[in-house]
Amino acid sequence: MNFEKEIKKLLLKEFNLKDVQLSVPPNQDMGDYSFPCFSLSKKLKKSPNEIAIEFQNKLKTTKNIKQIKAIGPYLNFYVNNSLLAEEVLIEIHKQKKKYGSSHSGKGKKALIEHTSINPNASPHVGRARNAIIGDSITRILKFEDYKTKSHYYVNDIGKQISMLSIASEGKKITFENLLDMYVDFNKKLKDNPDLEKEILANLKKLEDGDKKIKKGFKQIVDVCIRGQSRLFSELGITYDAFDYESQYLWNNKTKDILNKLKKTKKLFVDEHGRQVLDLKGYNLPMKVPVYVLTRGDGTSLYSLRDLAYTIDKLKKTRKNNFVVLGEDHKLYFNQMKTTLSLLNLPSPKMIPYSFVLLKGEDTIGKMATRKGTVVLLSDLMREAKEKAIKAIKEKRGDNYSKKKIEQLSKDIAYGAIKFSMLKVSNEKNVIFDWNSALNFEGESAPYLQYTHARASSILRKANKRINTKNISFEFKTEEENKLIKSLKQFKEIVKKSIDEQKPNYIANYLVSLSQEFNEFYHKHQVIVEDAKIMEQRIILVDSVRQVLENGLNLLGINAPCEM
RNA sequence: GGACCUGUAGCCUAGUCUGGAUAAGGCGUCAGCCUUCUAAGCUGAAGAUCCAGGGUUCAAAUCCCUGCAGGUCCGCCA
Repeated sequence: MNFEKEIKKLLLKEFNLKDVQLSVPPNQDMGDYSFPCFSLSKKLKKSPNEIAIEFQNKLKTTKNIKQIKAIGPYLNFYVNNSLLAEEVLIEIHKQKKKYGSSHSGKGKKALIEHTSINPNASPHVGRARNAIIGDSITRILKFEDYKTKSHYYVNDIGKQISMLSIASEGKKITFENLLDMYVDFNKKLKDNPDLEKEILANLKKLEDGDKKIKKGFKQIVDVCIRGQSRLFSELGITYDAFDYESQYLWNNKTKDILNKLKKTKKLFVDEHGRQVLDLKGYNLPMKVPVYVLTRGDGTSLYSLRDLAYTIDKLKKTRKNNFVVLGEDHKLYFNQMKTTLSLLNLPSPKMIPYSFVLLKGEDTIGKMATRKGTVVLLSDLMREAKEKAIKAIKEKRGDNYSKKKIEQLSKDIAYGAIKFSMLKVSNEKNVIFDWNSALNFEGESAPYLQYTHARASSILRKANKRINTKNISFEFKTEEENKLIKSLKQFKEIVKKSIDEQKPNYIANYLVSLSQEFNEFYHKHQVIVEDAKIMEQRIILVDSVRQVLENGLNLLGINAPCEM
């Protein structure tokens, strides 16, 4: 049932208003919805307080709206709590793992590209933000019933690979030692500009089909992709497809695109011999509004290959096509969007996020693989897991088996890492700090997981089947009714979160739901003599547990039943 | 120089789209609560010129303008 609609109808009917905006009072004992009377003040030539009282006296309560009360200039409405409780709790009980889905993607396809880390080294924490946000959005899309495919674009032919192929000559290549090689080589490059020529020459050879170079590149990329996949799959992040950029070197798609762009009459060859698209008049904030597509020697640039790739992605899924990119790509993405529009094509939707910054001695800056100023994801994962194991042993002694500790420590550690990134909005910089990344208390994944485990524990102890037929939905306490109202909100939070591609809405919601549950837990006993009260509290606890599980899953975080 | 994002207690954040009632959490600090369903928890206290200045409005953290500070971009990189 829709209380808001009913209240609006009530107001519109009685007072002949065009439209009313309802708001929610700051706390529960002031009601569930309110109508601020300020706007009518001029028209009726009365004070808003007078209007509120007048309305209060005229309006009649209904089955759904139990009380209507003027509080100062506001007219406040109280809904029928037991009807609300019955509706919400039974819905959760029926839908279980699907509760919260609006099924808005039913019958639709979606495609999301995320992570797409350069295969040149073990990834740092900043890169992980992309993967974690992307994976969460993938999960939400699937939850909303979009037939979703996640793609990882492998930049396997860039300058960085060329650099590594030179740097690694005669050396053993492992996922772990690539970073050092890359950093060293970048230092050398600074002192020796001739190396730059060698790098480009290699790329030219590759594009001309040189087999030896091709093999060398592939070796490095394979090692990287294997290492990265292992790492991300350990985190519970997987991909439906790995798309290799190199395929756009040797197929004719890039040439086709250049031909098509020629027809727009905006393609020209500049003084360096590059093929460039003129983007004047599209309001792009650049000194020279162009999109450079090839090098002077005719080899393709990332921009051209990416264009071909994006068009391929659009062929698969024209709408609901997303790509998670760092904020540094914003302008670049607009260039591509404009170019696509010249070809009469739509653009994917960019999901931008800001960088994870690292505090230096007296500086603050983004992590740079090139400079080696990074915190590696693998190091963070290891530290977090060690901390989790220590905490489990401290708190639970020797109660858990080795196998269980292994699984639980991963759930907690990786959950904490993911949550620390998902709870802040995408566009906010995160300043990396070991303490808050490894935080297991307060607004953290372990807090939510603990709340879930606690609810699960009550249900285990109560050991009762839920039979919705006999339950009374007349909840007496403030804490219970507050929880029910929060449970009802979950669906709209999920919807908002996917509409705006912001997982942090869900993260923040779960924190406040957990806080409310823990308040309830400390104030009221669930397992009690009174069978009627116990039964209704059990379905409530089970509902909270279910919503926590569903919400955590959408963030890619496991919800253990015991911890 | 141009463009985008961010600025809220000592620290980290929510709220800003869609203006509304005492600005909401967490960390840290201080004081309490485990013989009762898991203390990774709960209760209480202290702590805020919502970056600054103008404007719009009955009403501004929220909308508009002007500054300031931090991040990002404007490449024969990806």
